[in-house]
Amino acid sequence: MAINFKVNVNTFLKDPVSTDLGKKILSAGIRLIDEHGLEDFNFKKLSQEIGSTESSVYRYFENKHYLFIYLVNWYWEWTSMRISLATINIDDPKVKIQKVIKTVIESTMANVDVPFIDEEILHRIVAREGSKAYHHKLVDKENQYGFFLAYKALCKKISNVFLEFNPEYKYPKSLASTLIEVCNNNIYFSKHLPRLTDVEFSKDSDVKHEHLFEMLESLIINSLTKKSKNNINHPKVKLS
Amino acid sequence: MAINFKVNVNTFLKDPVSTDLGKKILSAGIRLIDEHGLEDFNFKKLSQEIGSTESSVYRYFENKHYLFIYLVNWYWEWTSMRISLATINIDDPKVKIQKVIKTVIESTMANVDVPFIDEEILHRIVAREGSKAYHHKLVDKENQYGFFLAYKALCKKISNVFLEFNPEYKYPKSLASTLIEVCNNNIYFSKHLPRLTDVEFSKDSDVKHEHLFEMLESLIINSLTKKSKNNINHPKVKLS
DNA sequence: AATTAGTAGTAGTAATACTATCATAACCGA
DNA sequence: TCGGTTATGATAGTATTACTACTACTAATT
Repeated sequence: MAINFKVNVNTFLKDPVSTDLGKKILSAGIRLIDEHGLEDFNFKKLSQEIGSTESSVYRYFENKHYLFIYLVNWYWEWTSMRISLATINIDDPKVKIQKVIKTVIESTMANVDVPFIDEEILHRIVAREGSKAYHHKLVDKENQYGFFLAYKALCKKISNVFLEFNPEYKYPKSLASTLIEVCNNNIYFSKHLPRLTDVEFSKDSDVKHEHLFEMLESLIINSLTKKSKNNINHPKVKLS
Repeated sequence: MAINFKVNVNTFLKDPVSTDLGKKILSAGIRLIDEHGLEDFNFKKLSQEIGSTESSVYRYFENKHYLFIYLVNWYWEWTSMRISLATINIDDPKVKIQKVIKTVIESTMANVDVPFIDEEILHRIVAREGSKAYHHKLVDKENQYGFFLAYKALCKKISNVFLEFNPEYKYPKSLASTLIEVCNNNIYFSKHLPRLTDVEFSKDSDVKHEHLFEMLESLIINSLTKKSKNNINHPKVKLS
């Protein structure tokens, strides 16, 4: 199955999916950002890698930040689609939540092939530096361009699943963004800053994310579950 | 009361607290990073702002990333100290957790004056782009230099408070880093990407963080609270 | 008064992040 | 087959950034 997202048109000058060079820019861009990190990646390296020129690359993306936004948007759209596929025909809200968590953790989609996007590498990039897409000074301007619509839609979709489990819950969107961010952080921490997490990084892909799933599931389900009488009777404290 | 942290000596070439110029670098650095954002901030702007030269600034910090690391470390140390002060002499573990949450949300410390650090601006910078301190390709090298020891110590301190509430809880460190990151994210989202959160940004400082506190409290306390029988009997599902 | 250690300032370089212009090859309908 | 458009490539140039090397000064020490 071939899929084609409509990534926000404001992110590119010329649709990279429409040409061979454009697809090369995407696939080599992913590889090089993974290899060098976003700060050390530039269009010179990219154009050399694909045997082209800087000016040709600039015809597709205004600068590397826009290319990065494009890729992160692609990831958000792709994750959103995978959640839809994973939760379709499932009725039990708890199972639905488990499927969502599993989808956010993993980076595979059965029967789908996008030859110019390596989803596993892209997921690693997003876990490492995806938050740079919006953690900067120009966020308000880029928000007006719609650069974060895909992220918002993804959060909306997840928060709706949460509300199916508990329609009374007051913070579904915060919990949705929390799920995504905490998931990515713990994947990253487990590999690079293990003292900031309890979930272990394992190369054995069968048990790789077992702890992470358990941790996220308890975080989400417990938050959504109404407190029992035992818990709400803790003493109330005046703060400050 | 004057305080003086020992920020990791590997972050600077010459201790900025030891001279007037160094203190100017810190205070103007905070102001300019807030104003321009980290990407658009540089040592030329900084040196002009304080009426000095680039080369003088370079004598204190190897580059702007190291200055940034210094400032974020300062924030972590400062938050750690505030947590200690806020939880001292408090026995009820739940109240302790509430104090921790409140401390992480806010950026004030009574009776303490560090004239060259504007803590409110620094907190805003950390909420906006603090995670850039470790979300990059050189994280492993910088981790060896001890750049993130203060963050790890902060997480350790918070996770110990969590364990007082529930010594059985399996993911205290993950929950601690989650608290910090989710707090900062929601402060930032409420102002810039409100669709990613349910907590509202308010200029009225009395109610400013009421929702955020409530959200974080429910997230933490519910995670730490052992599930009642009702909840653990949900059907178990085989995932993929 | 001479020596020296430490710090500020000047100048310069290499790399980055673009922009502009022109050439050329493919492709496309008339 | 012609003329026009599109896609890419080649070359050059600029402004800014991120430094580095060197010089000049100051202040304490002998």
